[in-house]
Amino acid sequence: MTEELDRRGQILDAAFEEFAAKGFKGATIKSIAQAAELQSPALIYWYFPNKEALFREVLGSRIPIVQAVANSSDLLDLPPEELLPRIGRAYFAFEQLDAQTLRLVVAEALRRPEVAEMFVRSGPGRVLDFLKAYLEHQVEIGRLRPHDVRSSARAFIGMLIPQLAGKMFFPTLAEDGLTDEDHLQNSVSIFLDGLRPDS
Amino acid sequence: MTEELDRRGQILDAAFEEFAAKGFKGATIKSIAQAAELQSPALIYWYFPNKEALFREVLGSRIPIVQAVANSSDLLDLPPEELLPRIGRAYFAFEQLDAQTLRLVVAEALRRPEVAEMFVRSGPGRVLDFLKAYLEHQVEIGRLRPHDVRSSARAFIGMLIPQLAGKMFFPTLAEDGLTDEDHLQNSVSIFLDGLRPDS
DNA sequence: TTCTCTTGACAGAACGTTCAATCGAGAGTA
DNA sequence: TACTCTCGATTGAACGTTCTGTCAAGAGAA
Repeated sequence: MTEELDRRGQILDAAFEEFAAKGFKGATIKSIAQAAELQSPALIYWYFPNKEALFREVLGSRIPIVQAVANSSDLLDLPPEELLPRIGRAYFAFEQLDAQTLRLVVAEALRRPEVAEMFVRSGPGRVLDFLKAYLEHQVEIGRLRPHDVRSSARAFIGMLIPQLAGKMFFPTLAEDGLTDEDHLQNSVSIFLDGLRPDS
Repeated sequence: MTEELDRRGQILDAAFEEFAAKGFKGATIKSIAQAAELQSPALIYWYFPNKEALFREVLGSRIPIVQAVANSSDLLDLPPEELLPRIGRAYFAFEQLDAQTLRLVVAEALRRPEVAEMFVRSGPGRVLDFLKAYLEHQVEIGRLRPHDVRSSARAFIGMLIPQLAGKMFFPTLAEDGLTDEDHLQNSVSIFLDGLRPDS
C-alpha cells in the first residue's frame, strides 16, 4: 500500500462517499473517519474546523461544472440534428461517480435553499440558458418554427430526465428496458418534427 | 381552541410536517412532539412503537395515489389534443401540501430503495404505464405515427418536469417567468406535431 | 375499581467537539 | 556521531449535549 500522505484529500474523499450515501445528518464524523481509515475521528478537526465546513468543502470540490456548453458561440450554428443528440449523450454520460454527486446535491438541495441555488446555477441553469440562446438562434435563421424557446428548452431537457432518473435513482422506472440511445433518438425526432418550420 | 382529541392524527400531522421539512434523521421525536403541542415526547410511544414505524405510517398515509388515470378505459379513445393537456394540468395542480409530500418522498427515496420503489409504483410508474397504453392505442387507430411508446411516454411526462421542479423546489429555474399553461400548450404542440401520422 | 391516556423523570447510547499527551522527522549544536 | 529541541501530525480519552426509548405514577372516565 502506498501510504498516502495526503490526509486532507483522503478525508474529503471519504466524506464525499459518506455524505452522498447517508446525507449530512446521516453521515457521522465517526463514520467518515472510519471510511478514511483514520485511527481517530479527532484528526478530522485538525484539517477542518467542523462538520459543516467539511460538508461545504466536499460540495465545493465535487459539484460538477458543466463545460460541455462552455464554448457556446462555436455551437450556435450547428444544425439541431447534430447538436441535440450531442447534449443528450453528454447527459447520459453521467457515470457512477456523478450519480453519487447528483444524489448528494439533489437530496441536500431539497432541504437547503443555498444548495439548491448553487446546484441550479452550476448545472441545469447553464444548460437551459445555452439551449434557449441556441434555439432562439435556430429560429432566427429559419431552421425551427417561431415559438417560445423558454418552453422548448425546458421540454427538450425534460424529455431526457425520466430516462436518466430511471438509470440513476429509480431502477423501477427503467424496467421496460428502453435504452438510452433509443430514447435519445426518439426524443430528438419528436422534438425536431414538432418544431419543423414548414407545415 | 377545540382541544382536538384525535391525538394519533395530531401526531401524524406534526410528524409529516417535521419529516418533510427536515428529513427522517433531521426530525426528532422531541421536535415532532413540540410541533404536535404535546407536553411530553413520551406520548408518541403510546401510539407508535418507534420513530421508524411513525415514519412509515406518515408515508403510507400521505403518499398520493394517482387517481386521475384510474378509469383508464374511458380515456383511451379521447383525442390526444384533449387528453395530454388534461394530464399536464393534473400534474401542475400539485399544490402546497403535495409539494411537501413530494419533497419528503423524493428526498427519502434517494436514500432508501424501498421508498423509491413505493414512490415510483404509486405515482410516476402508473402514469407512465397508462400513457404507454394510451399512446399505443392512438398509434393503432392511426392518430399518431408508429413509434416506441416507452420512449414517447417518458418524453411527454419529462417535458413537464423542469417546469414543475422550478415551481416546487428550485425557484431559480423559474426565474424567466414562463407560466405553467404556456409551457403545457407549447409542450403538447411540439409533442403532437412531432408524432403526427402524415408528414 | 379498572381501563385508557398522559406525564415528568430517567437510562443508555450516540453525537460533535475539545484536550492533553505523544509520535516521528528534521534542524541545530557539540 | 550523538544529543537536544522544535513542530506538525496523530492519538485515545473525555466533555457536554442530544438522541431514542423506557418507566412508574397519576388523571379522568366508565
